[in-house]
Amino acid sequence: MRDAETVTLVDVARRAGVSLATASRVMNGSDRKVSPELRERVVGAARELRYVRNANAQALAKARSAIVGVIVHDIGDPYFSEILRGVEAAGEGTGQLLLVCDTHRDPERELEYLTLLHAHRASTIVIAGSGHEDRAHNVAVGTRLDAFVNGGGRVVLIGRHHYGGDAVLPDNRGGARALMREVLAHGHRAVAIIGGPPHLTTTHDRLDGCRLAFADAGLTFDPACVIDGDFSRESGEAATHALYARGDEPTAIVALNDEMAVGALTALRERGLRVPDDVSLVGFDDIPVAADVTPALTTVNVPLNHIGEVAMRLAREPASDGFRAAHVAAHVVIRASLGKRSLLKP
Amino acid sequence: MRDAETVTLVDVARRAGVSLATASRVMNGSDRKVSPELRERVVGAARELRYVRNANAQALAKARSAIVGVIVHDIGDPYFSEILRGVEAAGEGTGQLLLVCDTHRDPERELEYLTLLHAHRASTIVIAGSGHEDRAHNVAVGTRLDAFVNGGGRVVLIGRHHYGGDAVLPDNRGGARALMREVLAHGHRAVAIIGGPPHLTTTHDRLDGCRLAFADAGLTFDPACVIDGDFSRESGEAATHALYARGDEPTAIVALNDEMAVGALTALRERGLRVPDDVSLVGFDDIPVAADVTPALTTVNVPLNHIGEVAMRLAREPASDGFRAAHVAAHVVIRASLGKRSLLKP
DNA sequence: TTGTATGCGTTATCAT
DNA sequence: ATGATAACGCATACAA
Repeated sequence: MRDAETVTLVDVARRAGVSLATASRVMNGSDRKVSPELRERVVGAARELRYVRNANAQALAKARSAIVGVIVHDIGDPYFSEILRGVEAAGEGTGQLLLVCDTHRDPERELEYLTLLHAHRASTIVIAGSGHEDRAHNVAVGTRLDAFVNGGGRVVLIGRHHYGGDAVLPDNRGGARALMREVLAHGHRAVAIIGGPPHLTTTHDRLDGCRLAFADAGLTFDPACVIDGDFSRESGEAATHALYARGDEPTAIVALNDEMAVGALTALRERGLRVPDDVSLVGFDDIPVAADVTPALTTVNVPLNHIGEVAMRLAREPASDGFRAAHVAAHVVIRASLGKRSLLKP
Repeated sequence: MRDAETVTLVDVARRAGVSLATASRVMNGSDRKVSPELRERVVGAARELRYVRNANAQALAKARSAIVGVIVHDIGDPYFSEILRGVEAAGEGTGQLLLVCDTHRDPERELEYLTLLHAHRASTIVIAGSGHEDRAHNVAVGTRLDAFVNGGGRVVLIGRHHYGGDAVLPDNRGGARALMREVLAHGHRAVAIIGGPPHLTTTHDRLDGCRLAFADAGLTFDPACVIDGDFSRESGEAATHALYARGDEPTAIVALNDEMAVGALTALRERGLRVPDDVSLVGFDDIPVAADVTPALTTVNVPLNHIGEVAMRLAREPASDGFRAAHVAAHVVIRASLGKRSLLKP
């Protein structure tokens, strides 16, 4: 362990008896303009010296680093980790480094990460978190994104956003509409909805879909049936308890994502209510656990993995003048947690 | 959007009417040696010009970037995302950028990431995946880590490893021993164990603990009761089916992690076996879903979050001559999935 | 095909 | 306290 000096390309070049330029071409250049003989000498020297390239110097020289930053709301949320898997799969073998940024649903932190990625001259920024309804925040995000794009960066958005750029758009509204239609078709009329954070476009879109289903069936939608959650398991549990505490007696509960549905399941169990015998329960997203809980959750399958892949693929294509939108369908998955409203009960 | 030129510190300095050095001191230097007046001029100019620092240039000049790399086996596995939360929390506000590297349990990819982080001159590498029992791989990891440390990097390991360095060590053996003791105390003798990947030290340690519990009770441990899994939910499901397919009739199943236990639960349900009436089931780690499945899982609580925090705290302390080890206890959590062996059954 | 020389944006070491 | 200038390690335009 005596060699505390860092080995640079110059060292490699000297050792191989070639110029710095040639060494550079061999080690990193996409150029093939080096004779096999010299190439071998350089590779050999690099190995002997245990040369490790300095990515920062490369990024500085090239004015762009090989980093792809992905901004998510919560890395522990299966919704995002599934998307990440897709992004990763599509980025495999491209030599790009995936940088995962977790905002914890904090808009402030989202802005910080945007600046950070810009500072690192990332090649691409993928924003996987839902767009916000907060006007000031949208402006701030737009400003940062503009600056980033002007500097030569690529931006891809997942879900509806207020920034114009390439986007992958899951059909939240259509999925919710189909889901609620199914719930109504099972005879339910006393429906409670556990909503998401009011400032997210995902929440708005899914609620919209629910409303449309009521309209489709010629029923009136009572806004009071919505109780807010924040997309976390805990909030689903709390919201469910709150529901009963305020006297509601739904025959079906619709959680706007699976995590909250799982929380709701726990709450219902604590209250001694059986699903779906006493009350039906449905979620949204179809994350892996949805099939593991008892009873298995009826939900809307959003192909998270696929969405991540598409996003990454968009990112790798050169920027176009206008912006492209890739629409992704979402379909209802019926499982045990949704039952017919018992005819014996009013 | 006309300004496609990138703003540099030189631009800021010129605009503020000061030298590059002064501008640098104001924007990034820890130095306080700048008059309030000039400082304000620089800050103002930077804001007007929308200056964004070039992190690559900084890293090159400082010979070290502000990146902390965390290597995990699977970002979607709650075990790791919980650890990540802890790391993140402890790193909050330090200006360090968290880089999450997902190996998908592929040793080859682990090596690649090690090189990548070295290339980016990361300040710290945290390896959260369990150590391997594969000798060749350990040597390769050791070589890379040595080079990284020699170059001035910090390394912190989570779980037992064959590399000497600062480490956070959860008590896998003790936890498994206590868990198995509990299982035996409930009267179970026909016990099946769903093991982890044979090359992971975590698997070895937990199995060891199980063996010790048998010895403690004066019972002989039959190695044949172990069936291999790979720590994934799917493998837990498959292993359980395999168990019955080969004719085993355990009264209790011990999965060496919760994910596999959840999979086992699904398999048992498919087979019409009730838990814990027909067969008891326990897991390990106490990830969030453990409490959400039905019945709730008896398991061993490993304070994942805390482990991540400790790791990050260790990382922020300067390297010491010897290496430090932070031991973390694990304790059994009794929930509904573990029952007494029915006396009516043989 | 190979080598020479310059620039990338900052930090840090000197002077002043 | 402030300014001039030399690294930092690499890619690349240009020359040979």
